[in-house]
Amino acid sequence: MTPNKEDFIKAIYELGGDQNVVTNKALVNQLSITAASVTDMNTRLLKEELITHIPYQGVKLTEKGSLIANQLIRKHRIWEVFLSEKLGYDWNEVHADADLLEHASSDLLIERLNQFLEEPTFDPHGGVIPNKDGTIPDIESTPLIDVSLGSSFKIKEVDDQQEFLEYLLFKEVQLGKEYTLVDIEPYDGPLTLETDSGDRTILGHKAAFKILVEII
Amino acid sequence: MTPNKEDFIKAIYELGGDQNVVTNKALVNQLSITAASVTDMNTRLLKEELITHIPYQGVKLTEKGSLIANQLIRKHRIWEVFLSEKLGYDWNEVHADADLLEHASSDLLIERLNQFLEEPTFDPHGGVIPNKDGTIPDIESTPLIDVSLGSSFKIKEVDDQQEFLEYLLFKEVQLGKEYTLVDIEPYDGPLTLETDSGDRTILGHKAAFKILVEII
DNA sequence: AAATATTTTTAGTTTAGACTAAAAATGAAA
DNA sequence: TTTCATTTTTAGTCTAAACTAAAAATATTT
Repeated sequence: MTPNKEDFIKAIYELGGDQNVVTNKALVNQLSITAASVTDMNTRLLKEELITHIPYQGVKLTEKGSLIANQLIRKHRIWEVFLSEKLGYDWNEVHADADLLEHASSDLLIERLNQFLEEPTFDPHGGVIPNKDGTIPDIESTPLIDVSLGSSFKIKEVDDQQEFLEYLLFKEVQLGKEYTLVDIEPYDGPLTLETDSGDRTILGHKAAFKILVEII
Repeated sequence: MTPNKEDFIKAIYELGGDQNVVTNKALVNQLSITAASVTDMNTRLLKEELITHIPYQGVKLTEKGSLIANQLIRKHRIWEVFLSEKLGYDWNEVHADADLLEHASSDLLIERLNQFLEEPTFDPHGGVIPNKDGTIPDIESTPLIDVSLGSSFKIKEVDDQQEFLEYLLFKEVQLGKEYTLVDIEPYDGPLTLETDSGDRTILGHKAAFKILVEII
């Protein structure tokens, strides 16, 4: 495995999990490489049986590929916890450095780091850390978009893209914070959240897909 | 810069510092690559003005190359401190993982890590950590081979090659430990060290080059 | 000084990972 | 259903970093 192959596998996982077929187009956007480069990498990974490929349709991870993706995500998220808790990074800063470190981490290192951090379950934006064997602890949470009007909930996990995290920082939406959904405008309009103390936050429709909550 | 170029620069520094010309042969041994590959890399680094090259003689670091080498060593040694102090690595285990991590560390990361470790001066085998600007704090220490019979001294730094460290672990030679040199055999024979409590340790002639001490 | 050995360089090949440009396949619109 | 647009693939090129084999330069021995 090389860092590039690892990133490619991870991109497939991020776009399609271990079930769905991912198109070349989607990978072109995700990785900022050309369509021809995607086809190239597909043939390489196919040879190693990390993906299956349906010509002109897309690719899907094999069991083997999915395991590698989960172990990478494990490394990534454990590093995120370290950067955030020990080195004082903000949650929108951790991503870039974790992306570098995940490719330079032996299994020994990750296990010792995990011990040092006292075996965390979540990373700084609420993503669950896969187990050593590649399985994923299951956590019940609901996309904010599916919450019904009037329900109360707690923020559990948010999408970890740089600019989205900056937006949430600005909106003061934080993990663990509790709100009640007091308004949803029709036609994909904004959602209005209210805290106990009466503070209101208005979020766009698309943001509500990127936030997972626990109903309380 | 790529990891390979970085390793090459570091190898030149380790073999010749920032003064001496290093032969292709020496780099072949150090990096376990062929002579042709060394010539290849030389021409690449020459183009970037990181080295100077005298055909059929060898290469030497430029100012620019030397700075890069020192910053790499800084990264390497700061990681070694982390692995040793925080993750419980033995001093013979730190090298491999530090070698990977040093190429995946942003400047920001290293500075925060340095803070977290409370700005250490030495790494786990006594190597001094270069400053952020590439300068090296000067520490007075003497190779054990230059110590005169009957003198007392403290162990300050040891060579950081895996098998040498394992040898010292076996011999119970540790940083900070104090000895008196009670015997040197002629014709490159062994040295006999004695502690306050009368325990004696016998070391080979070559080992005495790889150990730096402070006379007390 | 000539012969031999060692080291360095040159020339040509390989692989991973990117690219461009053009061809083939698929999907959407007239 | 034919045309147009999009997506995917193929074919060929490029760079970094390695390799082998052979040629050139330097060092060592006889």
